[in-house]
Amino acid sequence: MRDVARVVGKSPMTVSRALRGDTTVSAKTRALVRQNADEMGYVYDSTAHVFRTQKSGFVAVTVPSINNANFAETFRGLSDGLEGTGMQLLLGSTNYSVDKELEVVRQLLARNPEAIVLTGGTHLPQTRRLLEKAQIPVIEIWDLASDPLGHVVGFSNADAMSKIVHDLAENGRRKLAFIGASEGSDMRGSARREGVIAAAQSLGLPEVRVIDAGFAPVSMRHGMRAVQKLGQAIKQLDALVCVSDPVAFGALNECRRMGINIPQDLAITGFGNFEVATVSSPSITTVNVHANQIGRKVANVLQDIFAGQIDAQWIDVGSTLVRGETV
Amino acid sequence: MRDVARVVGKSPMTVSRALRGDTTVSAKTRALVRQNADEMGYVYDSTAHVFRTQKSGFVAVTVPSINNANFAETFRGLSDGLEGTGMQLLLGSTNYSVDKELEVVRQLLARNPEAIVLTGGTHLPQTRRLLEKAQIPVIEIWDLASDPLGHVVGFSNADAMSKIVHDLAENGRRKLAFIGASEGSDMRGSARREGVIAAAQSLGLPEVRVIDAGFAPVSMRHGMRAVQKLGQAIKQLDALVCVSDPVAFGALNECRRMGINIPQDLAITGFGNFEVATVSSPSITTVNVHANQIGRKVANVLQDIFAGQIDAQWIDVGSTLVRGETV
DNA sequence: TTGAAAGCGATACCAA
DNA sequence: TTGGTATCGCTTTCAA
Repeated sequence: MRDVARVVGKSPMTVSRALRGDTTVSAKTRALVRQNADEMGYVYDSTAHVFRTQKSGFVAVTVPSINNANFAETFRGLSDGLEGTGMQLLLGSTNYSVDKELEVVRQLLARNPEAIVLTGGTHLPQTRRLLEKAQIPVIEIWDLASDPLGHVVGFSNADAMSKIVHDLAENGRRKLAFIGASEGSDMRGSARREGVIAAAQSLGLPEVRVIDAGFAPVSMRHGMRAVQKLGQAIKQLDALVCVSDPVAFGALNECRRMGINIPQDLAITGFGNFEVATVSSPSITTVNVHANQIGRKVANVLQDIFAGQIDAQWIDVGSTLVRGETV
Repeated sequence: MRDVARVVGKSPMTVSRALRGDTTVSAKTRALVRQNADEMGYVYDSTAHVFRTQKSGFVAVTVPSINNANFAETFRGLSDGLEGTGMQLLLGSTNYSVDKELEVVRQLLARNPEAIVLTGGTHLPQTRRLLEKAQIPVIEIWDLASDPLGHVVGFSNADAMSKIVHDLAENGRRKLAFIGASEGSDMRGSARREGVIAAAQSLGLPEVRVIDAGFAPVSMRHGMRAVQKLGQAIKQLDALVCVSDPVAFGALNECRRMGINIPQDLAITGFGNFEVATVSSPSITTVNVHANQIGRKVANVLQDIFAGQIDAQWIDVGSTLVRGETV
């Protein structure tokens, strides 16, 4: 700033103000400063800013995996929604593990974020303690946390699954199997499984068969293998309810290889409204959980928080059934 | 620190050293300082540390889009490879735009990263200037930059495409069309297009027809639409060479809807060895560009750099043809 | 509309 | 083994 000030013939203070767009600096001076700063390749040192103002400008975010189109979409919505606020996102990946989450949260908190966004509502007690001690706003997203640490933006997995099961039942499917990740390796997946079981029960359907597709993250290959594992037993089923669209797609293709006609012989459903569900032929019946919108809403909540709004928000973005050709 | 120093009757300097475990401070003093700091509820200010030492512990990373399995995989490899080094990744998304890249790079540099990793080797002159001025190691990845700013870890798009075209030619395919993003909207895509054209030329194949699938990022839907756009003209082609697997998958499904037999009537190839290429039925011929390994190698290069190794590294991770059922 | 001074909390460097 | 001093780059505050 001193260098820029020297070149434009003003004080560093004026440069500081000009760069922040302070209107008490004349428009002419502001333009001059901006231009010279650019030309000189001046880079604003936000560390010094953080140091001086005691505000880090960071929002910490944890996701189970960035290699998942849904979480990536939420992150993008959040990122877009925060554009222009000067907030920067600090991303940490938990690999679907609460232990890894603890480690990641600790790392993120060390950077003094002004808020933290956690994907998922299940945490170790130690993690909860850390978060409480940090004294910063916490937003839990995706799942509607039962015992929230602060704000919540998400949807009900059980609700979403209930929509799927009802659609299946209306189409005369009774004998369902659920394909998801191993018990305990993915809390969201478990919520979906329970949702399916509950919905089937309330509709008076036979007991849902649960098929373990392996540890999270589960994807296309896992859907494929789950069907292979089922083998001929698949003939006794009316529908495969899958924990996600990639899993459903893998299952679908394996069924096709086995000569099973979809949906005549068997219905298949997914979750998450991934691109593959639409493009696949037949297209896959799924649920849109509005991943991008979750991110956007979180950005709004954060803006409210930074604007001084303090009472905890609880936002259900809902879910929408997307009918495809697999039911 | 001053307060702690006063209480233990030492200087702030000694407290600083004691807290860092500096052995030049007597063990007795260290213990005393630690205990008093704890009791007084002293919290170390890492921002001040970063400010003073000018070491942020950050490595900045730009990607065109995080919603892309390949880049996400590279990011994961990098993240895993850096675990335990205390380095934290700062992610910025450029949306495939060099203008957005400039903005993102500026934002990232403002956090004083100790190194910066850029996906892609094409930048605005202003961005290059900014990077040079920053005086930190630069690693350009994915593309083998022709005029590198520092280190390079990637593969040759032209090489990879040449493998595809040779495979097609060996299977008697002569009339090729390339489906990719609009000119100028994706540098990697352009390199692939040029690679296809060059390879076809060197093999004496007829001129490659170029089909514009729209602005980057292009995905499944774009492949679908590109085929729709082609309409009956597709009957005069031997092969669709797609810029990525998702595009190829979209094209494949649209062909199926049109009653075109793959690969009997038409070959289709992808790029990137996405999961969908393997799971799709028929599986798609593609190229593995070792996305995760790129991330791993970058982590190694960074570790070398932080260990004092300074000469620029240039690493070609190569690419591997993956034969599927679509050729 | 602009500027001067002080200081955020830590540490590098030099001296004792 | 310990301490004094001078910053790092920015912004708050007060003054002109």
